[in-house]
This record gives sequence, C-alpha cells and structure tokens, in this order.
Amino acid sequence: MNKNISDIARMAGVAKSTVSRYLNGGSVSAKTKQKLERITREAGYVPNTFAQSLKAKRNNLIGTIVPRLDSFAAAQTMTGIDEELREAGGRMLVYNAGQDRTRELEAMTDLARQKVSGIILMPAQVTEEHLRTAEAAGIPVLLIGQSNPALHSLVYDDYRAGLLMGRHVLDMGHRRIAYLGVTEEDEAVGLRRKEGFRAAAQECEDCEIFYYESSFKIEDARLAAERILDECLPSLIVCATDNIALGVMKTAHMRGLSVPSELSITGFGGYEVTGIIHPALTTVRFPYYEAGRLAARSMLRLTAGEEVKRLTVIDVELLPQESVDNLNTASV
Amino acid sequence: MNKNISDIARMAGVAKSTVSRYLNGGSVSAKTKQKLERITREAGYVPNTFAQSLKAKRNNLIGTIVPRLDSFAAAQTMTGIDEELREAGGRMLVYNAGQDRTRELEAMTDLARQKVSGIILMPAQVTEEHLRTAEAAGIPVLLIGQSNPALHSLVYDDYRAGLLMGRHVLDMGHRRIAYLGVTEEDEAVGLRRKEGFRAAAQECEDCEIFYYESSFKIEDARLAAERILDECLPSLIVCATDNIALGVMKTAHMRGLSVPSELSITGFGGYEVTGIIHPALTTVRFPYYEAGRLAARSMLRLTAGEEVKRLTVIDVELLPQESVDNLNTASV
DNA sequence: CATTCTTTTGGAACCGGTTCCTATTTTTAA
DNA sequence: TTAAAAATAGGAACCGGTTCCAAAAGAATG
Repeated sequence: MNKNISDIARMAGVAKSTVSRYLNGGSVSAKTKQKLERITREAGYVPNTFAQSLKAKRNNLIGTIVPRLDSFAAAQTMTGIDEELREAGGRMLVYNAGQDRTRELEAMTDLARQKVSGIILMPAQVTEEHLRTAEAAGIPVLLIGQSNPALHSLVYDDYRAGLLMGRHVLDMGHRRIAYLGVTEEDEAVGLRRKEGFRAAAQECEDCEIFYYESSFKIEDARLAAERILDECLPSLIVCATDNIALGVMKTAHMRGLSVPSELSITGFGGYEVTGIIHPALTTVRFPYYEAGRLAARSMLRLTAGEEVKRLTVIDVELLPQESVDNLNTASV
Repeated sequence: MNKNISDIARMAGVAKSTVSRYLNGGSVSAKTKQKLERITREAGYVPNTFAQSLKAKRNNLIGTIVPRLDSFAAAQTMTGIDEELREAGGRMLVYNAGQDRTRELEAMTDLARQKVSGIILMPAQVTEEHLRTAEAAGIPVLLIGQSNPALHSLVYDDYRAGLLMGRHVLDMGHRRIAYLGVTEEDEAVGLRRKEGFRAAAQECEDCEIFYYESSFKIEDARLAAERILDECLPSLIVCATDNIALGVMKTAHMRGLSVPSELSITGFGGYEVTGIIHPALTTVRFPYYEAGRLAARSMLRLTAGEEVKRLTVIDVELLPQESVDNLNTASV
C-alpha cells in the first residue's frame, strides 16, 4: 500500500535520484517537477523518516528529561520547548525521570541511542555521573534550573528570588520568620534561594530566622509546618516552593489559623494555583514557559553548531498577593 | 568515533551477520559470543536505531497527543502511559495539540509520518475528520476520554459520575442547584456528565436546577459564577470540572461568601489541588493515571496485532470532602 | 552551425542494520 | 570411522532514502 521512492520513480519514468532531488529542492526541470508533483500527490507519497535519518545521521528530535510530568514548572517548560521546536520543524521527545537520578541517567543514555539531536535536562542536581553520561552521549546537553560549568545551562536567579522575598517580608514588618527549605544538594532551590533570603535578613538587625527543611512533597511540608508551629511560632513562614507553601497553608487551615492575619505564608514559583486559592499566595514568579522557549532556541543553535552562551540567568519577579499580613499598618 | 556493526565485525574477525545474530540472540558459538561480548563492550558499541527501524518498518514509539501539557488530567495520563510503555521497552512521543483541533489532526498525520507504532489521543471531541485522519494514518489509534465506534476507546463513566454527584448533593439536602457545564460538543464532559446529573435530579421532585455553560478556563468560570449568583442564588453550584469549581470558589471568596456554609461547590476530576485547598473540594475522582497505564497496555497489544476490546469504560468514585454543606443537620 | 557552458538526469554507492540462503564446521548416531 | 544431522558462520540482498559523479540534453556564444 505505502509507496516508496522507487515506486514513485518508476511511475514517473525517472530515476529515484531525480525524485529525491525534486523533494529536496534540487535542480529539476519544470516539466518533471510538474509530473512529480502530480504523481506524489496522487500516490499520497510520504518519505520514510528512518531512511532519511539513517543517511543524514541525525533527526529533528530533541529529548527532554523532566523530573516529573505532573508539576507546574515541568508542564510550563515543556510547553515552551514544544512550541519553540515546532515552529522550527523540530519535535520534542519527553522522558519522565520520576524524580529518580538513576532513571535520569538512563534517559540520557537512551536518548543518545535514539540519536536525538540534543538533550534538555531539568535535573535536581548535577553529579559527576551526569557529566560523564552527557559526555558519552556525544550530543549537546542543556540544563534548566541547575548549572554546571561543563554544560550549557539556563538558570533562574534564585539568589535574587530569595533576596526579593526576604526584603519584601521584612518590609511588611515581619521579624520572627521560619524559612522552610529543601536539601542543599539542590543547589538552586536548596542553596541559592536560601542564601538570597539570608542576605536580606542580614540587612535587618532585629529579626529572628529559624531554618527548617522538608522535601518537595506537599504532605511532608504539611508535617514540617506542624513542627514549626509547635516549636517557634513565627509570624510568617517562607517556603522554598509554592507546593511547600500549599502544604503549610493546609496545616494552618487545619489548625484553624487564619491566613494571613494569624500566620503569613509565602512561596516561590508562581504556580497558577497561587492566584486561585484563597488567600492568594505571595510568591516569586519564575518564567518557566519562557525558559522552555529559550532552552529550545538555544538547543537548536547548538545542534546547528552555532555558538551559545554557556550560562544564561533568567530574571524573576516578586508577586505580592494576599498571604502576607502587613504588620506595619496593623500596629498603627 | 562511533562504531558501526561492520567495524565490530572487522575487529572480531567475523561477518556482520554474525554480530547481528549475536546481538539478537541467534545461534552463535560460545567462543565468538565471548569475543563479541568483549569487543562490543570495549568499543561501546550501540546499534543505530534508524537502521534497525528501517528494516523492521516499525519502532517502539507510541505517539501521545494531549490537549495541553499543563493539565492535571493530561499529566497523570501521560505518567501512566509513560511508565507502562517503559516497562515494555516502549517510548512515548508527546505531542501537545494546544487545545486546537487542527493541530490535533496535524499531529496525527505527523506521527504517522514518523512511523510511530500507534497513537493515543485525548481529544475534546471526535469529528469525521478525526476518523479520516486516523484511517489514513494506517496505525492503531486509541482514544481516551471520548469514544467512537470506529476506533478503540477508553472512556470514564461520565454518566455515572454525574449521577453519583447528583444523588450526593441531593442527599445533602440541596434543592436549589446551579449546574455549570461546558459545551455539549464535548460528549463526555459536556453531555454525559450533565445527563447523569439530570437523571439524579429527576429522582427528586422538589428540586430546581439551573443550567449554565462556561469554557474550561478558570477565569471564564469565575465570570460565569458571578452571573449565576446574580441571577438565581443557588445553595450549591455543581461544576463540570475541578478547574471550573476553582473559578467558582474564587468568586465566592471575592464576594465574601463562605464556602460551604453560604455556598456549596462541587467539581469533577479529583485533581490533587482539590484536597489541598480550603475547604477541600467535593468531587468525583477520575483515575487518570490508571487510564494511562491501561491505554498503553491496550496499545501495545494492538501494535502486536492482538485483539483488544473496542470500548472500555473506566469506573469513577465519589470523593466527598468539605465544600458541600449538609443542610439536613443544619436544619435540625 | 559548431563549440562551449549550463542545466538536468541517471546510475551507483552508501547509510547501518537484518535476514535469507548456502557453505562450513561440529556434534551425534550408526 | 564414517555418514547424517545440527550448529555455526559467511555472503549477498534488502530496507528507503541521499549524494556524488558522469553522461546527456539544452542554452548560449562566436
């Protein structure tokens, strides 16, 4: 049923090289061009991509490895990558690493086997093994969210995010604050975000900060919040991600604490849900979608052998909403 | 740098057919097997998947077309598909249709070109053109969420979902109810869900139901809720999706209406966020993840030429939470 | 009209595997 | 020890394209 290039050549009474040239815009006379136009259309001819890729030794696929499919950040980033690639005729092959480092490495190897043109990776941390695997893959690898001098990276300005948030909550009059972070192994979220916040705190003499740690899971955050409220009763909890903030908010509701009048809460990320819940969550917006587009654009340039800046820092934006009480006016 | 099968054959002093046989478990003597084991390992040899697919005329890719990447349902379904395929050595190629029917059709054609083994589609509606395109693709196409006699389909029991929800809210004593649905062009969400609900309403004589329509967007739902509250002031709004319910909840908060004591709200879907927000949203859980797994399993059987039931109905489950007031006890 | 330069075309080789068929070697049975 | 059977290996064709090179055809020039 499906015709191949030889069939078409035979039907048109020409050599298959002529058909190939016709399809790829080579020099073909107007007459044969017309004939081939008609015949390929009538036969519904579609070139076999395997055969094309076999000869070309490359395809238009970009592998994207995400830590999980059901996260706002991953979804937005993927959407951005997908749209940018599509406009350039490329395609996105998604791999879900399920937040498992081994699967992340396997995914890279596997994508290299499939001979994708490049890999966009959203890792939680970059290990020596990541570098070795990327090296072995022999194709461009671009990181989003984490950076490494050995690879091309696209990072958010996590330090500034922490700084902005810190200054904002201090401005609002909060002095007794809990910071609920994540493991420092995650350099971006765990370390730099916290350091930015700490820097803001150090600009203010009379504030007390309590540092806590949780996982990225909402349920773990909920439990951590229980501990925080039992131990130090802050006026505000700064959470390292919006999801963590949701967990903390849940705890507040369960304890009957009113947000923000009895407990203020902030997040990081700018997830859609932060604007929908009540009270809307004060957070720092990370432009995931734009980062995805930018990543795809950079990757296309890399696969074309063009130069790309090794490290790009993406700006973030404070998004003050309702979940932070203004203690200045309250005391007036 | 990268070796091909001929290189390996030369290095081992055998014919490439022998190498191929070694790789694919054909009859090879213990001695050559050992030798090839060593050589392929040392050379880091990896077969070229294009060449394999070219000969085999098929690959292990399953195309998945989702309406959008950033929806809970899509994310869960993709995760299910991905995990099931991975266990069977298959891979998922994701296409984002961006809620655009034209792009959905293009995606099918495009996937067929890439010679994926099968397509899993999550359409908002199935048109004649979908059928034609699927037919032309010449590979198995499986629908999730919508059904069509011409294709293999996996649907949720939307009618029962509506029925369960209807009975539940009536049980809770609500009699003046608004149903905020979506277009009936969406047979599953727009039509059957509503019909189930209507059937439940008809089991009760003294209830008044007001039907409204919105899009799937939270913001549109928010606006629709404004209209509903202005026009008929029900004790409860049944929303056709959890996202719509979130929009309605937003309006309630903005108007200072307490949920559920002044306005009860329900959704459909069982999105993660429904359990996190306060009050937690009463909804019907749709097992998206399991559906994804099931879809992948069915697709693998289809590509293997095995028989698969044409229509599978997936059961749903009522998830009563806090957003529905019990008017029975209230009046006691 | 002959000659030269361009444009168009066909043929063959190639990309990197798999598979079929035949030849050779090894094993088993007689 | 030899014949028959079984296991192993090699060679060639094939999958469906692209590309290089040489031949043929057409256009331009003197």
